Amino acid sequence: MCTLSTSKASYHHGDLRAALIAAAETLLTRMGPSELSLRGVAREAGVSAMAPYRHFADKDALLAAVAGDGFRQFETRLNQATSAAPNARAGLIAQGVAYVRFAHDQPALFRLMFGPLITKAVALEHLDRDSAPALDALRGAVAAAYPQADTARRDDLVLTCWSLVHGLAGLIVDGRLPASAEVAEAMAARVLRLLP
Amino acid sequence: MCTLSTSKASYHHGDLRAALIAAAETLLTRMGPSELSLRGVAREAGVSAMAPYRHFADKDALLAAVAGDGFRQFETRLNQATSAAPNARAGLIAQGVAYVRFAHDQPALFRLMFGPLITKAVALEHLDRDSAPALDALRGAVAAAYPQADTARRDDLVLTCWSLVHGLAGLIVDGRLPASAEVAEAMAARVLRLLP
DNA sequence: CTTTGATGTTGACAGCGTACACATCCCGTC
DNA sequence: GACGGGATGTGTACGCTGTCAACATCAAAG
Repeated sequence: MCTLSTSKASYHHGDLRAALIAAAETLLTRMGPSELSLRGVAREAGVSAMAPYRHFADKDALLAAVAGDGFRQFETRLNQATSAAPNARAGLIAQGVAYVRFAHDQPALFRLMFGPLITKAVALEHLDRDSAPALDALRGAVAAAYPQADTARRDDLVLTCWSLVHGLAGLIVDGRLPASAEVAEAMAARVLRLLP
Repeated sequence: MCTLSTSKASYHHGDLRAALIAAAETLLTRMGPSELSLRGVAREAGVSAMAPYRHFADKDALLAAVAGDGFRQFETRLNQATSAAPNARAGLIAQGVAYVRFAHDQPALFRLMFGPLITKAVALEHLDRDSAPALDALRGAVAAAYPQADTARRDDLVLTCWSLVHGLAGLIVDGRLPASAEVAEAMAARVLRLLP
């Protein structure tokens, strides 16, 4: 046996690290991130409770890895949205809609990525690094939609767009605004069209 | 002894219910809401771990009571902000700034109020009821600032304003935007002035 | 073939939320 | 004024959690 398609292909299990991340993502689709336990993830992956500690310093490190994976998916979705749009302005709106849609589709993952569940400093540093590309995509979309704006105004617009979609996403994810996928997207589009 | 100034003034302790809420609020200023334990609150209040269960169905019920208290403070601050403003438009901006400032000043309480820490259905219903006045204040400020808008547009504006300030508050609270109190207020004002 | 280091397991501990049984004590009734 | 009951607080226990320490296993390097 052994040697899965993944590169790590380790000794006893064959890339347990990736298996743990996958198990955590599976569980996250079924429950809130605060109910997610390290022991539960290990159980899901079919190993003992202590096995994860050979690959992650602690629970926060595992969560940070899962969140990092989430940010990579997130960035992909944001970029897909902009590249499919006919012009920069539509691209910005599409990206905002995609932002909200991602949160709606994977609420637990979104909360893990942006919420306070990861607390230890080292894990947070990793998170910052992993989230940077996705946030750059957002900045890029704003810059493309407002090419004539100077730096200060552009910063204001980035902050506004980000706050707007992040706030809407948060309100939906936390159940403060009940919303199906379609309603969520419609709300995002309506709100984004009010931008200057 | 006995009979504190509060009305409940109960048998053994003298309004343990209020004391527990106060203890929880104290602890919330010192730590994140996810580290807040029911046993810790009981310890802070000087009673046994099971004592809270005479006043709250479970941990969620206590948290909901604390969050309800938070929403009452929140509403007060929002209304203070609007009433001190010279006109409706300035009132809306001042209220948005107050929204963000509240989150900045009491991040753990804010997360408890809007975050996913309370999960049980009954507790969430109480939360919805307690949060309604504060959200009405927000709706009122938007309506006052845009008196000529029809219902649909007003709904869009409410959604936009709420998402905007809530998103900025969330980003600051979750450390995604580092911000002192002054910077947080300035960001809120800058962002709100971009509204139509 | 042996040694070694990476990987996984077992057992233990403290802390958590909470169910159950018991102790205490205020208050209305006689 | 004595008393019984119901509200209030305590002690104990269970299963869950994250994590430490010691041990077992096994692929590969010498």
